[in-house]
Amino acid sequence: MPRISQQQKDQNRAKIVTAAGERFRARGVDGVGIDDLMSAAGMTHGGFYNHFSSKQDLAVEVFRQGFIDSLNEVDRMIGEHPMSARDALDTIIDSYVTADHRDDLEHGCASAALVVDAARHGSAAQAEYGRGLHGYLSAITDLFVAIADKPEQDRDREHARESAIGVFSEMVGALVLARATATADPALSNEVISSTRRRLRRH
Amino acid sequence: MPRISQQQKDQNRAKIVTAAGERFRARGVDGVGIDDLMSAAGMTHGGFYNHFSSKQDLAVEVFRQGFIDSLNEVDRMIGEHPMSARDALDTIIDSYVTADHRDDLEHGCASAALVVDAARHGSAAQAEYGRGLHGYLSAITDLFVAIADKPEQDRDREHARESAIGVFSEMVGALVLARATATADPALSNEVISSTRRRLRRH
DNA sequence: TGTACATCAGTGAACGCGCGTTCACTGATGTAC
DNA sequence: TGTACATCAGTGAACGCGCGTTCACTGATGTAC
Repeated sequence: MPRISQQQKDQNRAKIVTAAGERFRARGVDGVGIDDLMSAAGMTHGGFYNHFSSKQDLAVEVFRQGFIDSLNEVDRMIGEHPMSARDALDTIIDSYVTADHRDDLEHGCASAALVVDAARHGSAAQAEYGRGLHGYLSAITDLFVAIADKPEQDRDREHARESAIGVFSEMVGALVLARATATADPALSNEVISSTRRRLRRH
Repeated sequence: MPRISQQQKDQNRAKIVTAAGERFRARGVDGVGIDDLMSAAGMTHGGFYNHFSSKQDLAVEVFRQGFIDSLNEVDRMIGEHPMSARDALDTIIDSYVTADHRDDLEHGCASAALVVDAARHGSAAQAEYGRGLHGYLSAITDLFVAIADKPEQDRDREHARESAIGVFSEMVGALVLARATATADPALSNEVISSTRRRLRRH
């Protein structure tokens, strides 16, 4: 059947990245074969190299896209329903630290799902991960700044940054711990989720 | 040369588990071959199956041993230098949330280094991980109970448990995030470490 | 606008390598007498 | 205590499978005239 139109090709590439994003999150970059990815995207494996020079190359693209998507979604969520910074932060916490997010590896936070893969797939992937994390922390810091009373003080900016790092670390940590125990000890896993959400909501 | 004495055999098995513990932490269970492990333990790969029925079987052993070792080390540390619960908790935080711990994957916390591998290597490994996490959280909860003023109240016990989960999640989260960015963005990585230690020490 | 040709995205077979696992073999250890 | 034999831990070659990558081929698209 091929050749295909340029637009078709772009769509196919996007389908590969999407499929890879979901599967890499769930089973790790090394846990998914090119064959899996390509058939999930509706093609056979040979065409992969028309889009990417290597699997690592795809991984880098997945890392970049994953963080962009997450940040956009948060912006959209907050943009649709204008709310105070305090409410925005609570909304993030309430949607992040949940059993649903724990169980939906494929569509979850890239920072949590790919945290180990970042270190193991080359410096380009790590650079994307760093950029993504930086974006998350900046966004959360802005919320803490807006929540603070005297947002113009350097001291408060520093403090907001520290709060952002703390809250995000706790969210990510709780999520990965809950995931690691989800099937073997669901009670413990649920406790980690509910306890952490309660605690983070308190400040 | 073989056959070897029973004691020799036990030592060899222990060497394999130790080597596997270090390498699995650094590169993941799937990132290390039997050949690597066995030569690290001073043998050739063929003998592996005299000790374990499969690689997964070894992984389960590594998970169990990893948590036991960590808990023993904390007990030893606290036992050697008797101190208040408050000081014990601070000591744990100060040794856990450091650049040294971040950079020493091989000998670091099993819960953090193996958090993703747990979910991907069978239910027996997950069960060990769950047991290990449970042990950690119990130990930290006990410290918070001892720190609280009225330790016998159920309310305080609950609160201590919540604090333990929160603090441990934050420690693990900060460590994995710092590791993921260590080479690509060392400034960010260091900030995550130092900011988190400061924040956790404040309560 | 129509025709002739070059391009190139997708196909599916094939390659090569790594890795988990198996196996025949060796020779020191452990055991039976 | 000594001798004869069975055991079995480690060796290294081999197997088989999966997976990343390559390649000759196809035929629809894009382009030149």
